[in-house]
This record gives sequence, structure tokens and C-alpha cells, in this order.
Amino acid sequence: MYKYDETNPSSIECYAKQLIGKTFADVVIEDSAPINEVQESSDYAASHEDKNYKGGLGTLIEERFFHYGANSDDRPDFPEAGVELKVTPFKINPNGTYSAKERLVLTMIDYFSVVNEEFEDSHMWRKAKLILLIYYLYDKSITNRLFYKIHFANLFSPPEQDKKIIMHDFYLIRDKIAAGKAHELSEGDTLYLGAVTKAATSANRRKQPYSDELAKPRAFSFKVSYMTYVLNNYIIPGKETYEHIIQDDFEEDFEAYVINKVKRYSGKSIKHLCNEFDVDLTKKPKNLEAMLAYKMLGIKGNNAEEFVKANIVVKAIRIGSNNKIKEHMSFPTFKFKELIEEDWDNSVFGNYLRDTRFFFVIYKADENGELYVKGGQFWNIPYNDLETDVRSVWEQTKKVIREGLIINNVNGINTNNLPKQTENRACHVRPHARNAADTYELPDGRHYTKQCFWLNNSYIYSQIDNELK
DNA sequence: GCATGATCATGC
DNA sequence: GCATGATCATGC
Repeated sequence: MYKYDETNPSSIECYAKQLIGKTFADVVIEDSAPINEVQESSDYAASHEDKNYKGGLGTLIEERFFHYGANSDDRPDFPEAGVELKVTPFKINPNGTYSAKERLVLTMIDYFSVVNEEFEDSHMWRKAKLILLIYYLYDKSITNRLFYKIHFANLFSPPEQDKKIIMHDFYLIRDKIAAGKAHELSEGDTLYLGAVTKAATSANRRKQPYSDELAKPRAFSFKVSYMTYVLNNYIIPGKETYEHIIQDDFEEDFEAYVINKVKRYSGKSIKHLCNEFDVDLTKKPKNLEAMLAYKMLGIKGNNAEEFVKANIVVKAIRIGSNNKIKEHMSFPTFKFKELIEEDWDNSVFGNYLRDTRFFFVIYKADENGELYVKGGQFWNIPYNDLETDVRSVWEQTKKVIREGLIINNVNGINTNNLPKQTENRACHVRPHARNAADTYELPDGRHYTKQCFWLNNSYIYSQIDNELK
């Protein structure tokens, strides 16, 4: 192996490419260390509070491949080159596509210092602007992580268009802390850069500068959705790219830009839009309104690059002339036996709402039932609604299933004691299946129609901006 | 007319 | 075949 020039990013990258095709165990062995040190390495990792050894694999590469001592200060790992080293997993999905397995944690948020930072000179950006990404393939059949194989080693710098969005995300997080709301931060607040919780236990809380409320410790991170995009578009050559929403006239604020695009169609009817976009109304696809939302953004298909990267879910919302939203909002079904093993802080549904930002495209019906565009609105669930209302429904659901679901069958129609719409302002549980015979197993061995959490239509309505109602 | 349970339509 | 988004149907 040749030595690298630690002041030169491409020299470091070039050296790193020797890792491709090797396992972590190979790296240690080729470092001509006694084999028992392989075990020591993993003990070392385990003692560093990260039970997945992720920090450990990074440390291993630093110490056994690059041969520098890990610094724990806020400089990049290669200070003279300005390069930060990140060792991160990806996975191959059943359908053959590649996804990042995890978010990429950049640096802890210091609530007291970040409020005085500007983006370009922030701790976060110093750690994010030039990253050497070492991707290894996660494989759950491999129990010893040292036998994971490294597949890619690439320098990565967020491109200019991404940088604008990351900067906007940074200021949104900073300003929320400056407003004394560090305890209300949520990953769904932002697009590519998230503020992820980093608490080992729920008892772990930090002070914040402009409020007496204690806040969860959080770190700046690139979201999984963004990292998946990075992997497929910048790391693996020749992969597909999606259509862009952003055109040349884009300024600073992505969300305002998107909202403006939809606003241009405000007052137009569905009929008018179908005509303009050449959509065949006689077929009336069920997802027509969502489809038209993409057309208004200039997207032919239903995959916009920026939405994919930011994990934004488009929802069409139809308000009737009686000022009620016609339908409740459904989510993926849950498995009864899995739900009762979860705790709320790590629950599938809780995490979905924490991590997802929605783009509502709002239509309103006139007296004849004809739908007109009102506008667009980005939304993620407010912290208190999630942690009180939705949480209580989730806890109740878990309790009911755990204690044994009560089912009554009258004339072929099942009724049950899961949380009903009338019991909570935000959320309820209802069937979501192909038909009543489409079931999952209950903990006691019975089978029951697949269910999911729904957000109440009245709750969604309360979240819509007044000028869009 | 609403609440709740049941089912449809589409894409992968 | 299934997940997902969306909507239908019935009894009160």
C-alpha cells in the first residue's frame, strides 16, 4: 500500500479506494496485527456506547487503515484537507434497488453555540461540505460486523442546489432553538438536514439557551432519504435520476418556490387542469388529484427528485362545500404482533410521523361538487399533537391488542374495541385491507382484518392554513 | 349525516 | 401478490 498525502482530498480518496472489496476483518489482518486484536477492536467499539459498533467501524478504519488517532474535537478528520471520514451502511432491497440503511450523523447540536453560528462557518457545515464516504453492505445474516464488505469509497460534496436546501434547513433548526423551542424540534421540520435525537435513554435531557424546558440531545444528520439519493446518484455510476422540480429561477427557499408553483393554478378546476395537462378525464384515475399535483410542479411522472431526497409525501386533500374533508388519511397497516413489542419512542408509526414531511395539495368543491385548486402547504405533525394525542391512541392500541382484542361479529360485520374516531381529536384505528378476510395474526393466534392508524379528517382540516380553506 | 367497517384501483 | 392511496356501504 502506498501512503497518502493528508493535505490532498483526492490523494486520500485514491488511497481509500483500496478498501473496496475488503471486509473490516481483512483491513485489520492486512495491517499485520495479531488476530486477537480483531476481537479487541470490536470490544473497543462495544464500550463506546454504540451497540451497533458503527462508531467502532469508523474508528477501525481510522486507526488500522489511515493510521491516525481519532480526534474528538470539531475539526474534520483530515484537517489539512478539510475531509471528514464517514463509514456508513447501505442495503440491497428485495427488488434489487439500493438504499442507505441509516441517516448520516454529522455532529452533535450544541444548543448554546449554534444560535450564534452562520451556515458557512458552522460546525455542521465544516463536517458536511467534504465527506469521504465509505459504504459497506449491511447483511443481517452476518453476525460479526467485521465481516461486512466495503463496496464504495468516494469523496462527496453536496452539489450547489442541495446546499441551498441544506442551508435553509440549518437556519430553520437554528432559529427554532433561538425561539426557545429546542424541545419541539422534529426531523419532519426539514428537508435534507435533520435534527435527529441522540438520547440513549429518555431521561437524558439538555438545557437550551432561550427556554427553561429541557430538550432531547440532538445531532445534525443527513436523512436516510437524502443518503439513499446520494448513494444512487453520486456514488453508484449509471443509476437513474428523477425529474427536478427546481428550474433556473430557483432562489433560496425551496418550499416557497413549490407553493408558488401551485398557487399559479389557484382557482382552476380539475377539468381545466386535465385539459391543460392533457389528462384523460373519462378514465378518472383514483389518484387524479395527486397526479395533477405533480403536473403543476412540472413533473411528468410521480417522482420528483427533491421530494424523494427529503422524504416528502404528496397528499391530495379535498374539502367539500360543507367545509369538511371527505376522507380520513390512511397509513400503512401494522402487524399486531410487532406493534405490541414496540415502545412508542421507536415505534414504526411514531417514527413515520416524526420523519415525514407532507405536501398537501388542497382542492375545494363548489356547490355542484366541482373541485378547484386552492393551493399547496407543507406540513409535519406538531410535536405536542404527536407526543400527546397520537401517542395515547398508539398506547391504547397496544394495550387492547396485548390484553386480547374483543371482537363481535354481527351478520358478518366485525366490531372491536380499538380506539375509535370519536375517542381522540387526531387519530383512530380502522381496517385497511383488501377485504375482511385479508388478515394478520393476533398475539393469541386468532387472525383479524389488517388495520392501520388514520388521522382524523377533522384534525387534518384544523391543520390547513386558513387562506386555503 | 356521521361513524365504522369493508373494499376498490393501481403500481410494482 | 401485496402495499398503498383512496373510496364505498350500511346502520344508527
